[in-house]
Amino acid sequence: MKLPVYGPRLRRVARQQFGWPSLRPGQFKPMRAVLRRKDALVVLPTGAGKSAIYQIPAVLLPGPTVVISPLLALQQDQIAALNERNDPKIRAVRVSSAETPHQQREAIKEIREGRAEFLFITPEQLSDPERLAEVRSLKPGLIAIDEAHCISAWGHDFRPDFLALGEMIKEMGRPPVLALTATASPPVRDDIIERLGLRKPEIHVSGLDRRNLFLEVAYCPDEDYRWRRLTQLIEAAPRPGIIYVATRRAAEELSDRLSKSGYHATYYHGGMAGGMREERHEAFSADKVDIMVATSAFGMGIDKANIRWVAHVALPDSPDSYFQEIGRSGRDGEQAHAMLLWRAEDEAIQRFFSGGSPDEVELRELAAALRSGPLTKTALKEKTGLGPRKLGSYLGLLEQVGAATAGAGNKMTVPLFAPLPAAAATAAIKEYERQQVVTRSRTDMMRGFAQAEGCRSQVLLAYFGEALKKPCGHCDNCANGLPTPSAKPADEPFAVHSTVRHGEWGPGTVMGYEDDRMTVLFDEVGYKTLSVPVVMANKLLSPPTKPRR
DNA sequence: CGATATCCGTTTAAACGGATATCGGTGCCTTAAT
Repeated sequence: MKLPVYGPRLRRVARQQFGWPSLRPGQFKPMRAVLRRKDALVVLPTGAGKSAIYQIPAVLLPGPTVVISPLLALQQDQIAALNERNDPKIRAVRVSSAETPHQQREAIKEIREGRAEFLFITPEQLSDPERLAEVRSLKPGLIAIDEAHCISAWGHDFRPDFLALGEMIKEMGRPPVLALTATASPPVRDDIIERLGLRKPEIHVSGLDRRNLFLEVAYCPDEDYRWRRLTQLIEAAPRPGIIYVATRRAAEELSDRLSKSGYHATYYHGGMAGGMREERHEAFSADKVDIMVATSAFGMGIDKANIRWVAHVALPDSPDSYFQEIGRSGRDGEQAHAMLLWRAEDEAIQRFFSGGSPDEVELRELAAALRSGPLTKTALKEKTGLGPRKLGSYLGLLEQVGAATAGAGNKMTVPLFAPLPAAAATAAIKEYERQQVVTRSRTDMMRGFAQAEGCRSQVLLAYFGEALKKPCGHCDNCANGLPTPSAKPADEPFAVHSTVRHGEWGPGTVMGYEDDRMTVLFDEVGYKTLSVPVVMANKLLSPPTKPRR
């Protein structure tokens, strides 16, 4: 049997349409999956050429490609890059709130008439049934989900339309789906696969161990000490760099203080006017600013190769965020420095952000309202008086406990055998609390990383479900000499990725081992770090069953 | 949860503590008024 050979075709398109002389490592396999009309999930660091993975196969596949991407600014950059080549085969158009109705119609028309290949769009646009039908009628041959971790990170509360992407994909005729992201721990990967309804996806993960990135952590008892450590870093490290802080106010104040101390710093956060954000982003990209002090708003879409350091003057909410943020440095392969300057007090703000709890009465009323037949979100909003954000998060919860489902035309309805409103509300609250426990366990893991005495890369990679056999040699602990590792590496009684059961915490998945400790992700209580000798002595975990993934 | 702002009552009157209130991230989108 002769398999089709994809390499030459992919390389030809890369050269002719995009002007890229060759493919980069990590690109070929997922591209081949797409050409074979398989679903795929690709985890690849920013700047390693993620976009090309959908762009090149798109040219070879019949039908247009729908690119679902979370940020308009990000879309803008990608569209500009594609259209720069002035080639109708790779022309991109967009439908969003930034286009007038006329422009939107024109964009759809261009795709329909084959004058453009890529349609960029947000989940919010697609949540309009008419818009969805319109996109379906274009008969897309491929759907690419950019920054797919947003489904997990934002879908559950902040931007609930991300959770409906699976339904929307079905409505668009269910072409092959390619999900792309720079970071995804195993539970996030599972969430993406489940939410998008990927079918036997090929999973390609690469580039987790960043060898040119030196990881350092300093515990700071007070703000004075933190300031001193920060300025030491700035003095020692070449420019440019990014400082992440937890609040908008902190961003402004710190940038101010740095400027007054003679550094060339500016700030960036989500509360600034759009024009100003763009301006500062561009100034930083063009090396006109040395130091950017920012909240997490300064993130996706930073496509700059020479960032020499990233400092956290805060404790990130999770290793996922931390890894994503430090991953923006040293993309040119040259030395870069990641410095975490944390205080125990930093955790308070994360607890606040993960806080709040749903109202049982409101949930019950919503569950009851759903029973009066399929309703659009707008109708539900009128009926219950709930704000859009609350409504979205409540619907998500009710969906997860089987008390709501998205039906035809994206209308919400009640599935067969749904629990009664009162039971649904109780179950939804329980589900919410479970999610919150998992969210907080991520912050616990972040603190665990900060307090680790062993190799930091081993701790971080274990969180992402990858085993690093030897200490990395590029973190502070490795550089200072590790505490004598327990004679020989402890036994690994349970295989990584196997399922175990704990008497109190229930089922979980073994994520990895560092030294004589192991990390387990429990379905109900989130991440826990356990001592292997204690586990063995007390038989805390029952033997593995079949491996999950 | 914790940092900061504001208020209040005290006490050799211009500040000082303590109590209390407020606020905190990420971005689509829409619509009304310039």
